[in-house]
Amino acid sequence: MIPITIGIADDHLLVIQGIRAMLSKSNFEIVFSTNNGKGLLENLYEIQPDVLLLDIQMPDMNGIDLCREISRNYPDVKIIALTNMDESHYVKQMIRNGAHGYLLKNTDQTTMIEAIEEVMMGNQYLDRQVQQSLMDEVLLGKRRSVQQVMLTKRETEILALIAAEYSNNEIAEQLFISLRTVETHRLNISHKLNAKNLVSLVKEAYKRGLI
Amino acid sequence: MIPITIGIADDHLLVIQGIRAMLSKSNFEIVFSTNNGKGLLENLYEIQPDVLLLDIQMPDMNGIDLCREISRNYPDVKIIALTNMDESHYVKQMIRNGAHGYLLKNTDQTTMIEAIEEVMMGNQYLDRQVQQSLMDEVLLGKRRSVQQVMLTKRETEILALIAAEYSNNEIAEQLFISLRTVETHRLNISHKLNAKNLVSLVKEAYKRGLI
DNA sequence: TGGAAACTACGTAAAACTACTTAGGACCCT
DNA sequence: AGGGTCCTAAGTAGTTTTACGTAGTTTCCA
Repeated sequence: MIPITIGIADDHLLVIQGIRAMLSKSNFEIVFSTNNGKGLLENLYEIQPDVLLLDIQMPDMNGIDLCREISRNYPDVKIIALTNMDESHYVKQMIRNGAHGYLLKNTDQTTMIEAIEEVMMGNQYLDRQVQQSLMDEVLLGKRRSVQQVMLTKRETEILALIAAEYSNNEIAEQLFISLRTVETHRLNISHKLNAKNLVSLVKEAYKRGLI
Repeated sequence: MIPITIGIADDHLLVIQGIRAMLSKSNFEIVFSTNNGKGLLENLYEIQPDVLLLDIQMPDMNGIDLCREISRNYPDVKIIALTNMDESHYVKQMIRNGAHGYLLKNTDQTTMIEAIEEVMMGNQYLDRQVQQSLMDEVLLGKRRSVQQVMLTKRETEILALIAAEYSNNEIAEQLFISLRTVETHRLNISHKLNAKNLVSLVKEAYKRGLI
């Protein structure tokens, strides 16, 4: 039986070892593993595995962009995202950018093997927990994913300034607009993002890379 | 040769597998592994390994407190902290609370084995990168502002709740203390951290892994 | 066992932010 | 030309947070 070839990209050696251990007893062949985005691209250039297990958070490159680039250049490689983040936001992003599967890092052997086999058959595989949070979002109308809410240019600008620790007053000075305007923008942002308070805003800013 | 017994506590199965894989070829016997603090305490009650590899961030318990408790109750167990956080702040905390070693999760096999052997000989073992940042801090007098400032347990707790989007009032309810007390703590935190506003606090919370 | 640190709490006043509404002018797209 | 969105701004009235000071009790540990 021809083995399924696997590539691994994760910045933690321990995790790589863990994956190797999990996959060692089955019909898989790990053809490369790397701990950074650059190395991944180099490896992919040499050899394209059937399945790529891709950590979203690597030091040198953004996993989401990486995913898009890889699925564009090597459309036959099935990408399974591997991450701690179960927010639907990331899931959607990854799927839209060509990932075929989405696993969390606390996954077990059975799940991982199942995921690999599913994507090899051309199906999509999402971690159970991730599926659940997507469902919740749809059914319960939980806050729809962050990125879908579009902030205007001005709003983004103001959110960035808020996150940069400026007060409304300081922002007004800096942008040469009135305090009231800043307040209006801020309120609009809060409503759009369904933010309870300033803390939510800061977290949002993190997610949007404004910090 | 009598094997060195090892206990593992980490919330990611993949990491546990990774450690098992790394240690499998040597004279080590893994006597238990668990993915939460409660399970760890139960396991420890049954059997005390020579070395405990302890993840600082587990869902149900704070690794630093856990470390203190374990080193108090089982002084013969050598604890090696295992984490992503290389900030000197954590390192000091862990060492003060009885850890004998401090490894980062991107460690390799050689390092891990070396660390285990060192602590078994009664020595302290710090990851090279961690050592470096401690050195930098001392030698270059890196900004003490952020990491060196110690928050008390209560303050840390409150900072975490702030970062979890609770208002002062909600925090008061949750901790069964008065609003005024929360305000006092909060003010103290802000002063300690030299924080201009809530945003600084949230950022601090990020740095300290409270989010 | 004595002292330091931590946790608790209140008073008062000012500053900052939130909520909801309305509205004019600018700009873009069809 | 009309409709939509965006940016601007203000009114009015609240709530929440900050600032600074004081101080009693508990906990820890040297």
